[in-house]
Amino acid sequence: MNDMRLIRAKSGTNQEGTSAHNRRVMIDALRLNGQLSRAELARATALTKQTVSNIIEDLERDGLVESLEAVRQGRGQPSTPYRLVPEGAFAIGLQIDRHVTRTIAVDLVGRVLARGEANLPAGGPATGVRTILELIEKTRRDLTALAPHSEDRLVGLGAAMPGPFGVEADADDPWMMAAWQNFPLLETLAAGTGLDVGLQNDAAAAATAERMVGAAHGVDHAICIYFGYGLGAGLILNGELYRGANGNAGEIGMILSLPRGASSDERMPLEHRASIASLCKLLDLDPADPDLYGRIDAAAANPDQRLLRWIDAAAFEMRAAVQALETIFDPQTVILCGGLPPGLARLLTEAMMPLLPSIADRRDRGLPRLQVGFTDPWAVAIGAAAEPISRTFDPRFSAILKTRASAAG
Amino acid sequence: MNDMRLIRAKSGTNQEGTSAHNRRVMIDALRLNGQLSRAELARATALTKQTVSNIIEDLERDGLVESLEAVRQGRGQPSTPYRLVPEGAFAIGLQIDRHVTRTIAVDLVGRVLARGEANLPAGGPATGVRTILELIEKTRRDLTALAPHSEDRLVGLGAAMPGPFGVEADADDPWMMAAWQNFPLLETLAAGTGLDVGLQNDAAAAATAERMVGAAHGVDHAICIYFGYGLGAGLILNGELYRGANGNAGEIGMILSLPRGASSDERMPLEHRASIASLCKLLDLDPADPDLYGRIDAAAANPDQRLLRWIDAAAFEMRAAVQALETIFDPQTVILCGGLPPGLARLLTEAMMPLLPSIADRRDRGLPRLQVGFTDPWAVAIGAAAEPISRTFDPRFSAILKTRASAAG
DNA sequence: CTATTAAGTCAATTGTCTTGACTTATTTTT
DNA sequence: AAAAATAAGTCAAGACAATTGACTTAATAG
Repeated sequence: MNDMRLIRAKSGTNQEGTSAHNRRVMIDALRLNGQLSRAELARATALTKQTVSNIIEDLERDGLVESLEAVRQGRGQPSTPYRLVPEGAFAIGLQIDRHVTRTIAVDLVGRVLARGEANLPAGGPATGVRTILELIEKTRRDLTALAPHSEDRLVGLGAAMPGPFGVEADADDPWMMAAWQNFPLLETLAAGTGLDVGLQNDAAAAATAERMVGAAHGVDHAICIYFGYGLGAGLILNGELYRGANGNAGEIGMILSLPRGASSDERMPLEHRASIASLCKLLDLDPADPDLYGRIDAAAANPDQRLLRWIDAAAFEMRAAVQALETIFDPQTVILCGGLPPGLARLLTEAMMPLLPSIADRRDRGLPRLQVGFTDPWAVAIGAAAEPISRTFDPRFSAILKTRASAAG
Repeated sequence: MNDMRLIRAKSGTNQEGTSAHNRRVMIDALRLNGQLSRAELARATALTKQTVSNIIEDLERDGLVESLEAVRQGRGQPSTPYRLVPEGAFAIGLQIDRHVTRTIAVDLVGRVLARGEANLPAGGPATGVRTILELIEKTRRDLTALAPHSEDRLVGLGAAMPGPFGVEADADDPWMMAAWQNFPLLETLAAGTGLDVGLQNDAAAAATAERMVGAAHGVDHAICIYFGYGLGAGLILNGELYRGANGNAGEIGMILSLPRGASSDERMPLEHRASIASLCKLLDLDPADPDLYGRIDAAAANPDQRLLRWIDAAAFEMRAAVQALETIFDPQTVILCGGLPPGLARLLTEAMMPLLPSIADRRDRGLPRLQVGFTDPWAVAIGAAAEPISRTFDPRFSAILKTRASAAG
């Protein structure tokens, strides 16, 4: 019982882990391919037909997959394709931003079924938590109205807010939401909702959304640059979101870089030029304006000199950032996404062309070096909602391993 | 058989995968802790005592672990600790560098048992492969002299050479070893040695060495900056080396960055200032000089103005690189390693202090933000040799999964 | 000397995937 | 029109690996 000295080790696994993994693999294969027959699943997963049959039977009984009409495809018995049942699972996503909070309900295939939005009072968590819990309640009621048994199939609540987490916060830094950083958010939400709660930063959430239903669908190595109020990156490595040692991986907005024309001692955080926040500052827009998105959209539709200068400065550094990320990660693609209007995203990416030369210049490329993903203020909330789905159903190493009972080592 | 359309999926697993993983976990636990009893192993891995007993019995029969004398540690039956048998497995490492090739033989615990070195003729692979195969042969004979049954326990050959791989090579670029890039190295080595061959770039190999027997031992999130003839980084993420989509992750020397004092349009690859190659250029040293290491060591012992200027310039950009890597990866530590003499490594790291502020400034840090690892021209060869050991014995996701039979989808 | 604690074993059990023969349904060949 | 070939999918027995709970062994504490 009482091991005084620290024992370090990874945990082992057992048949339960095997079975759980194979179920997840099956669901993943159906998600990626839309529909597959048992025989196709067996070939795709390297499992035997019999094993696939058993697992599919289980999943069907659990209401996660359903059969479609048999299809004749040549010689041999016609195959019966299976697909995911959208109503097989639901999750709630919560975005906490500086001035606003949003909720989303999604189903197993990532479709959005309900949304909610509210302004966040300036008081920080003390008053904000009440608003948030009410908004979640409302979204659950809306979801239940659409899908009566959704409450029984709710797999969790995913929260997303700007990072970084756990870092010495400068209380006056508007980039950090200092008050929220020191608040026991996970515990409060878990107690207030009765759900399993996960937390990611907003860039990670955006990447989760891209992976489930966006440009990174089925891509195992992708960097999602999240261009929002701040700047971040969601790292999809080996098909999983990478979180780093403290959940702060990808906070690229805090990289100290040199503005165009500055001298080499004047390094400043990248997001001071490349972010919606910097744009607001330049265009004298109020970040708390509920129609900020619309105003930026309008400005992008008919860009003035100030905006063009901002784009030039941001693109200059973003071009370097993309080159650096490609060089560091060797991804299949880089995706620009976030809460910026599509028009602005287009202007920005156009200004970033041509991209700087990098190891991403390969003859065998399958995907473009840079593409635009979700440009939608709801992207983070969608990704937040996708996180519990991913956590519950995606194949991942940690899902195979036994969990340590309690104390031990 | 003939699935025309592409089916994408991860593969499933079975009891074999379970068993393989648990064996690896056991070996990993012993490697990390030195020695553990069966009961301790059970607690550490979350497996049952009985399972641990069965696996340990297997491993003992296979000659991978051995028992030590029982120790009394209070009330209860004394426990019998087990440890890895160094002679349980061996591997050969091969470093191919621009002017020299090196071989290393290591055992299961990473001890170096034999070394070989040879100049690489200028002719590229056409003539170089013969030299290399002979050197490997010699090293295997040396190893057999020390450990008679080593040939039966050779788990593979690990090769390391400068990257990037598979990129459009500029034949004249001295940074790339263009001729070697287009040579079927893996196949040739496999055919010439009869061993399983793996390939990594030199920075990855250095990181593998740090992880098995160096500063990253037991650390799951570490960035190893490899300061060699070129500049690279080995990325240890979630306890595994990350390779990227094409095996080129971590080639940070190719990041375009701004030299101190340059104007913002003059971006140049980072390794043009921060690498042994750049130092050679500045100090008029011949990179092919067999005693390059000694000459640099001497220069660092008594630095002149030119060297100090080089250090200042390199440290200026390395400081930014460390800040950027910390911000991107959120690692537990950054390790500076490579084929540079310790004296130079000390000068360089001192010049990098104080580090730039980053999200790595946390109260709960367990490891220093920056530390110095191997500073040894043999580090890459050691890491190359460690790779087959790691591939064979370390717990990893891919080791659990079934391998696809052949074609399928 | 007895009770307690902990390490480790034994033998039966359970859960999961695998195997090989078999059934079903369709197309191709004769 | 019948037979052969092909492929999907099922059945029932088997193999494998971890688990369970009782048991043995060996030490210390009181």
